[in-house]
Amino acid sequence: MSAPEPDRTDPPLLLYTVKQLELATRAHLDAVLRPSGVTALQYTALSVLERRPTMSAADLARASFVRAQSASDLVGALERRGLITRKVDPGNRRRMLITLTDEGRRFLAEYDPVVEELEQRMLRDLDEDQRAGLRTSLDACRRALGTPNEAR
Amino acid sequence: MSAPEPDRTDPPLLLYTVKQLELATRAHLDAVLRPSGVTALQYTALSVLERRPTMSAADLARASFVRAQSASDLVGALERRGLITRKVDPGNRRRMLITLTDEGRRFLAEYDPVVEELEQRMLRDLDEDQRAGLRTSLDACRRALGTPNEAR
DNA sequence: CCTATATCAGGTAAACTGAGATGA
DNA sequence: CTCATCTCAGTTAACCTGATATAG
Repeated sequence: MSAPEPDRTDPPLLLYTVKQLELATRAHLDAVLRPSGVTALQYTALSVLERRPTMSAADLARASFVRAQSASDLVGALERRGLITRKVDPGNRRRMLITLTDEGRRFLAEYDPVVEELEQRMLRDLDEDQRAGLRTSLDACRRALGTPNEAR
Repeated sequence: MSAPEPDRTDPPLLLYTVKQLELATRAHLDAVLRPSGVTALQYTALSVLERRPTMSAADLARASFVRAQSASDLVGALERRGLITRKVDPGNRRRMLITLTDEGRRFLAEYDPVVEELEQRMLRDLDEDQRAGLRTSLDACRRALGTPNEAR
């Protein structure tokens, strides 16, 4: 055909590089969290809820590019573990507002330092400017792909 | 405690930002690939095989931070679809080398431009320096997390 | 003997579609 | 009536663990 040389040198798509890094972080995060029985996805949802104290499952779905049903499954699992509770939003009775329980907060207090350590390990070889640039670029990519609503 | 103000302004972990972007790209990639019946994961595996023409399922597993069994499932699916074939490595008869079929190459020729378009959309607001920096930083993060072998 | 590779069996988490109830 | 939210049911893809056969 038209590929005489066996090894290709053009760089992979950044799409793929992002996926590779996410796979690596998830493998590590799963390993760290395994003893707790909480999955990497559940942990990230908890940490989102820590930062945004009043969300519904539908909000979480939009923030995560998944359907409401998937978010509902996740929230149900966290509720069964006693890490969150839900109560009807008094201002809009079809919404169920999610809040961390004391146990949820204790869980995050226990695991946040371990995850922070993983974060620092990942960023080990980047200086402050590079870290700031990485954040800026990742956010720009995220915005360019549209708000979650537009995705599907 | 020490968090009097209700809304938190400290930025999320970069670990999480990477995951967010990966979720966004996968949502778009799945949407683009839906008519073909090939999943985003299968597509990325194919594009890896396009760049590295002789790999075994075990190589793919190591490159993807997954177990051999998972890679075997994926490779089996691609083989059943006729996008790849495998034959025993003559130099090491327990390895099965994977090669794209003509149909596999046709598939990539059809979808690569669409995926490239998605890539360019994602990078829309980044200039050349930022793109290069993003690639460098993502690779550095990936390396800092260790080779796939060390992960589990 | 030990390790690497492939594969089979079974299980789980996490997404999906579709349908239905209910409140704004 | 329409739309958003939540939930139930069933399905699928993609991981996992554990066990087994085989080649180096």
